[in-house]
Amino acid sequence: MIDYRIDRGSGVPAYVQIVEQTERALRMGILKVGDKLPTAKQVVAATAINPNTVLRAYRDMEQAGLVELRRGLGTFVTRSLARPAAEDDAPLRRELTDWVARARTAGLERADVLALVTTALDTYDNEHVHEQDSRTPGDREPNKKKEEDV
Amino acid sequence: MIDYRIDRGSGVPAYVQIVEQTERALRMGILKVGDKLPTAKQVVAATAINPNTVLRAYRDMEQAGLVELRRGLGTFVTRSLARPAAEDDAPLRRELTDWVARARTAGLERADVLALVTTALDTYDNEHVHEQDSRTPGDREPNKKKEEDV
Amino acid sequence: MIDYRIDRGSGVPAYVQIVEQTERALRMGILKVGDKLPTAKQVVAATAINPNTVLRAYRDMEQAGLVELRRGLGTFVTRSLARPAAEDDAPLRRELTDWVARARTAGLERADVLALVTTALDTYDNEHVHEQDSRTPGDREPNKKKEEDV
Amino acid sequence: MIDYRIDRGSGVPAYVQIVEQTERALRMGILKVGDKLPTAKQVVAATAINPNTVLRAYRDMEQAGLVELRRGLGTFVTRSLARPAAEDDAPLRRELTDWVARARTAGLERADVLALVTTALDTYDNEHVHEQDSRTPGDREPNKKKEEDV
DNA sequence: GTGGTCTAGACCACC
DNA sequence: GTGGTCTAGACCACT
Repeated sequence: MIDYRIDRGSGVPAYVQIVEQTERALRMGILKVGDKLPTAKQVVAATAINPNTVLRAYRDMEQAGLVELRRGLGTFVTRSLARPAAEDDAPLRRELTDWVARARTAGLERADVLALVTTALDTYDNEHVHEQDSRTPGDREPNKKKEEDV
Repeated sequence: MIDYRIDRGSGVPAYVQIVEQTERALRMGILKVGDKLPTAKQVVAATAINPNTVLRAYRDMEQAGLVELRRGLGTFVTRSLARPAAEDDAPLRRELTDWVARARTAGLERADVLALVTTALDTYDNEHVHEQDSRTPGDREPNKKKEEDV
Repeated sequence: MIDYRIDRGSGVPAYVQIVEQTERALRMGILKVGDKLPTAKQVVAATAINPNTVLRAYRDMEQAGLVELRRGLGTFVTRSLARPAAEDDAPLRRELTDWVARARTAGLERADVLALVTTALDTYDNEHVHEQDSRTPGDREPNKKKEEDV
Repeated sequence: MIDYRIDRGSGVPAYVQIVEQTERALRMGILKVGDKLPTAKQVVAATAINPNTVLRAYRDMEQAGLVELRRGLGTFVTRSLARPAAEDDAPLRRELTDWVARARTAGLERADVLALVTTALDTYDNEHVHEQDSRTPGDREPNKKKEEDV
């Protein structure tokens, strides 16, 4: 079962953090179609945020077509964002795990790693805007968040 | 000069996005001690956000000891977060650039890449909590974000 | 300015009624792109519902791509649902106005009229499912409500 | 036998939808005094909602004097809402059927049609509030919905 | 002064 | 016992 970690004081709204972490789990294949999210009550017990805040996040994801809220039953994943290339034993993933280990050993903090990756992504995207859209066909979402930048 | 990109609709407050992007530029060495941040007026022209919002971000960074606001002159970087291992021509960075290119070619979206990296970081950190703290001594910052999870 | 009427006791949630009435105004061309919806405060003054309920409705419409919430400014229509055939002086509309007058004169209540129309729509749709989809191209909405039945 | 269609996700409670659809069938003469409603079990099989929800709807209608629940036998219509002017071959109805066909052909969606009708009803009622009450004497119902607006 | 987040708690809808 | 709605009020983000 997914285990939300809310960072109060990051400035990022709690419900946004829940959505982000759920999406991440979907992309990583940790959550699959049909899986049950924790109940609002369980999330409250684990994170000390208000039940309504959890429900707000779940409702947002329902409107985005990611999950379904079934009254009396719980909240269930209805759509996968999993990528084969992101599987546990995919070569790309093994290489990344290795790279991260070396980066951390070299003294880079978590934030440094994320800054490097973001910069690398920006650089790549700037050089390839003309070639392909970053979006896989069929992956259209309403009000999709735009990407940020350095 | 750093070029802020505000993603309205991401749910993340605009001033937080400015701080995040500035920090990232500091870590990447794009901004160095003594460099001047864009004026509020310039940011407003580029992003269509309100001057007060920019000033709020700059004030937060001043409190964090990253920049200094000099009335009538502008806002200047007072502290570096640069990492040698993150330099432009560092082997780690070259490897990452290469990996990102292959990941994108393999069909991974930007969000997939970030999800993978976050997961890899979480995994690494969970396995090394006992060995070392991720924080370089003396690198303490106010408002430091805690880490999240998958 | 659109004037919401909330029917407490209809069993239909207040925020749903706001969304429905706004959509109706969009379809009728009463609201156009760029128009400002009443502020939450104004709606509260007129309907005696809670500001958060209004904001919930506005947020839902934002996610549906119908309006945009601009902090400090208000809520603005971003998409039209207007149909030329529904214009004030369109023949179809004149005929309907006339028909409604005769129906009411014949003793039919409002609910009778709505029941008749719903039934006529159902009958028509059942006979034409194969010919065309009821949806105008480009009018795609996420989580579009399914239609009901007698 | 009436065939309920529940639109989960419309925001309208399931039991309200059952009541609405039953009332509509009564007005259209599809259900007559003495007719038997489907058993809760049948409705459950057709709609995948919970038996208690169906019973809640039937109980509401019993309180409204529309039906009678006879233990062990079923639920039976006890009151008609039929209107002569709404009969299958009434001129008004034929005209409406024709109008709906033309409206749909002209590109109007189901929701457009309902918006037009609602608006026409509102307009008519606003112009005739002084002349007559829309309610036929003796047609008083508990839980009667109040009318809305554009 | 606008909308936005979050809390807290009551009550309802559904299983 | 699950999610859903609504209220009330505090505080924040933004113009």
